Amino acid sequence: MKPSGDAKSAYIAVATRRFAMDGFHGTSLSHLAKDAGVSKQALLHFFKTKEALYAATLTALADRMMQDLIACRHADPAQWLSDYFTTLCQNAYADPTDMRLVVHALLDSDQNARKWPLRPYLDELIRITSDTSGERAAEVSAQLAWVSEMIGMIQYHIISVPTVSGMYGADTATVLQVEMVKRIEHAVHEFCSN
Amino acid sequence: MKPSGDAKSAYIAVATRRFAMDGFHGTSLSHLAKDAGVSKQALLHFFKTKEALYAATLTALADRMMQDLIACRHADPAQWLSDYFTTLCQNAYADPTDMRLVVHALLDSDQNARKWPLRPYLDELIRITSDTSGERAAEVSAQLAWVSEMIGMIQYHIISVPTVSGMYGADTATVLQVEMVKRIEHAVHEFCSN
DNA sequence: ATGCTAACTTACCAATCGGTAAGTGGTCAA
DNA sequence: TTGACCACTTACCGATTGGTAAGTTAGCAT
Repeated sequence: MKPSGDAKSAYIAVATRRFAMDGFHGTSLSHLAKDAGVSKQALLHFFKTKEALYAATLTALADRMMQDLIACRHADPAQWLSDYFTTLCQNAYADPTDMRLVVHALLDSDQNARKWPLRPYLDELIRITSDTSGERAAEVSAQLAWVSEMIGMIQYHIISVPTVSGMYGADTATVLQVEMVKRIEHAVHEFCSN
Repeated sequence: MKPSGDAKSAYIAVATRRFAMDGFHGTSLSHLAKDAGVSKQALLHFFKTKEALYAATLTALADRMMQDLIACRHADPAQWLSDYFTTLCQNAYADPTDMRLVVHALLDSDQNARKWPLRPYLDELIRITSDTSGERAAEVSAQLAWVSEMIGMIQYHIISVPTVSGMYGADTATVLQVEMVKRIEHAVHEFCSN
């Protein structure tokens, strides 16, 4: 028999893709079950409700993002941030799933209320960011503003790719992508050098 | 009898609010009908399908955004852009509905395919933007990148307000809001002054 | 061998979904 | 007065939704 955690995380992986594509309301348990190749009660065996599965999906997402952030650890916080946002940007283009899921979660924030699984990730990003500022203790909101601006730039651009591609063609979308990567790296560099 | 267009646009207004809040899949015709105080067949009388109503909602949104852009018209394109983004930002905070609807539309872009009602609005923004660059004919994608970055900043920040407020409290969210307005105005000013 | 549990399955459920069919009541031109 | 039309209603439809109940099957400790 398969080890217990295996199937469960496989279901979360399937759910992640679907929820990221179609959102919570656009995804049904039957579709998820069909994707996973099991009956929908297999899902309900591990996750009592659709909401619980969604919550587990978001928790897994938060873990993944935190892990990716830690993986870029560097003694110099500026270098750390630079590395992280660069790789985040690349990963996001290679697979937009996670970024889409975050944006969907933001739009649904009234529903999945009071969990905020991404908060530790944000806190860590803010901590690293304040380390770049030297000893002056800037307000948290200033760091938060910059962090929010950076991940917002990446996430928003990722979710707009299909639309831009549809409006102006795939060629323009590709050129835009290159342009955005430059802008993101420029923003990181500019922030870290003052 | 009520003038024909009146009820129709009232329904669009109701649909705009709902679709902006809960997205296409999260909104049902029954809910819309209850909000509007009529039976759901009243909606289907004007809009043959739910998708048609959604499309009408997006078209109305596009008209509104274009109108707001034109309302800020100014001989100096830099001033025009500055005025526009400032008022857009203020309006978005006062009522996040339209910004949320745009983001939902971006995430749904596979569904409402091949319509792109916001394209004229984007084209106009790009045109104004290239006017600020003087005679040098920069590539469209460079202007598009900047425009996308600006409206992305505003829209992303708007949809993240509930989450930030839930994570860090309403006070922090308010401070962040002030910070973001400053950043947006700074970005406009910096762009226009080179 | 036996009993326990984990990981499923089939069968079923009320509620709700988007949408159709067939009117109803009021307005207005002829 | 009539008849067409418009805005809208009640009644209904099959399909799908999230979820429950009751097995079934396999592995594993005793």
